[in-house]
Amino acid sequence: MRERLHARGLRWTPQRRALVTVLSQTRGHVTGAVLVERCREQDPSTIPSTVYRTLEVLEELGIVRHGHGPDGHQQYHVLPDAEHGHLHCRACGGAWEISAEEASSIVAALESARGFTVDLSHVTIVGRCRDCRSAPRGPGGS
Amino acid sequence: MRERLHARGLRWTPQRRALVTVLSQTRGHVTGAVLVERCREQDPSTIPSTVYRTLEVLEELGIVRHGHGPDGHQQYHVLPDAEHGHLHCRACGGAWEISAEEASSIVAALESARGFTVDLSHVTIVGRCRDCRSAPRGPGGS
DNA sequence: GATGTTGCTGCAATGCGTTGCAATAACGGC
DNA sequence: GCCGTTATTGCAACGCATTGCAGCAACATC
Repeated sequence: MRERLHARGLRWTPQRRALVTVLSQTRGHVTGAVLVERCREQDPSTIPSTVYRTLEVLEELGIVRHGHGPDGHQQYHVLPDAEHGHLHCRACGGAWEISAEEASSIVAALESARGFTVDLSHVTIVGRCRDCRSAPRGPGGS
Repeated sequence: MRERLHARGLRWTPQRRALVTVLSQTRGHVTGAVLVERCREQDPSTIPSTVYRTLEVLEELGIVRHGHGPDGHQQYHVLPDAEHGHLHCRACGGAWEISAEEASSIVAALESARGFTVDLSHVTIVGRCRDCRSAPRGPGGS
């Protein structure tokens, strides 16, 4: 980790170490706010902007990926999970992952028709799941 | 418009009239902040929360739809445009629409495999367009 | 036109995330 | 171990969006 930073002329600081530690203990998806809070548990003097800036750096290194939840808030996940998209039910709040194969249909379509390369990790699709589809009317979406 | 509200027991107020007017002069996509600003041009005393709450109401009536841009900020568009998804290039900032046909592949896939109904209007896909794909490295995305 | 009901508005506070800037401290080199 | 360079940090302010609540005003009724 430290080497990866140095290789790019970047620095290994206590604040970055803290965030990397937090991330290593994290599974699945986390919002930016939660990461800030967890860092603060380790070091109460943690500053939000530092965390967000570090996340940016880590994303450039390919350590984390981010997208946006149904409410538009940041959602991070740590690699090397397989790359995947996100599916959210507006009604029950349920969340699922969309595998690369499952998404291959559009990804390939956009690729060949437009030459557009999709960042699957950043994709969030919102709608209604099987169980909520027939339900009267769920809580409004964000 | 007024009738649609009354039919649901809702009220037709000056503030709502202002927003509807602004929306009627709007084409394509607008962020929430821009709508607030345009309302303020009409009536400087406009309050943001009122605008956002009205947008919520209008969305329930099916007058507008919202999604989130690559940065997670609100993006509204007025119906009755055909329903469509959104495509953004992380590097050049370019934006395109994804037609229902173009998206039919996943929409249908998620529908049949999971019984999940996609809200296409809310979908935003981020990546790199043909022109930027080969480019060195664009401005980072949020 | 006056009155009651209750949906809306204004406002203030809060939350998430970003940005500019000066001070700080990693790092490489001696 | 000291020094200079410059990537990072801390901080404060800002922007977008949401929420709770008390007072206001649209609307239906009489």
